[in-house]
Amino acid sequence: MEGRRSSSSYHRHHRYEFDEDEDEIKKGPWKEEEDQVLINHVKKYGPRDWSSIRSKGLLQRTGKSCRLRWVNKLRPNLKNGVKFSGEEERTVIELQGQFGNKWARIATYLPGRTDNDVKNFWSSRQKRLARILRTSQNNTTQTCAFPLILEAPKLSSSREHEESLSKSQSCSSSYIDNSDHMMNQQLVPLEDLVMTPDSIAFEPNMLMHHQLDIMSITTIPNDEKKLGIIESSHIPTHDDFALPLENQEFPIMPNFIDVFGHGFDNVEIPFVKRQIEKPLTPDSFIDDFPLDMFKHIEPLQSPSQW
DNA sequence: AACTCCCTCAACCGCGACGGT
DNA sequence: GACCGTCGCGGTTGAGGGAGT
Repeated sequence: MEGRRSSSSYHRHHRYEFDEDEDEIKKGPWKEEEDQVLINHVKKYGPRDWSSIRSKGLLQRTGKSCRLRWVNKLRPNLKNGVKFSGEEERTVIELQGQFGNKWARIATYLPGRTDNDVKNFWSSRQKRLARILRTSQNNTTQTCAFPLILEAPKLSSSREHEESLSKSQSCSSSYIDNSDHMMNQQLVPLEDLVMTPDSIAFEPNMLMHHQLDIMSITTIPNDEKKLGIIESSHIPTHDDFALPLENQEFPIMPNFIDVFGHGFDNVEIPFVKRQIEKPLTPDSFIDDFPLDMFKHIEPLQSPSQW
């Protein structure tokens, strides 16, 4: 049966070689010989019957482990060791907004990427953002003025979408759930937001998805604008958002970029005063996003359309 | 050089879905 | 319908390594 060791004991065994006990299940890093056995099995029988690999005595690995090894490392045409391109990052962010944490589904849109790849990519982003938020909290004495939504925005009214959304919202914020720093955030409907006269921070996904039904808002005193929050005499109204994005006077996206300390140097940013005294962190959330990543989010083809 | 912090990646676990008996 | 085995998915963990101090 699988799971004979607890997860904590796994790591004690992680670096061990083969166990002496014949019945013992081998865990930990795969060796080249094991990979070869697995590859031969797939050549012969296809990527299935994983459990038979062990029952035939070919490997002391569980079927589960074999499948995972094949799917994540041995499958042909995988982009192992290749960083996510800007296009891939765009795709993940867009699809996470659409599907929630459906990594396997998202991975089907990314040739050569596995669900594990996508999952790791996303969670490292989340962790980084959480760290940035903490850092910013420590650097200010007042309530953090920051876009605080970490979840994907609502996008459609389909049932599946709603379900995946609710799951993703509960999951994707897991890295910060325990943080005291999040206490002052609140979600407000756009209707409330646009009437709020104080400084406003927006969340990037809203622009990406043209979704403005939920926003994150925080207010800060005028003398605490260290984070590049918009200082504008122009409070956005419904009319601002009714315009096509390229015609919107209110500079949502540049504001977001500025909040994270990395404005678009080649973009004119009206209304935004760059008052960042020091960057929040050199590797802030979006600094390796390509400059044009939010300019044109195109509808994605589903794999069935390829 | 030593230490700490953070990121990436590989691999595990638990759980639910599914199919066969 | 109940049970069981298998598979697939999502969440989590920790080793290893790079960067910063």
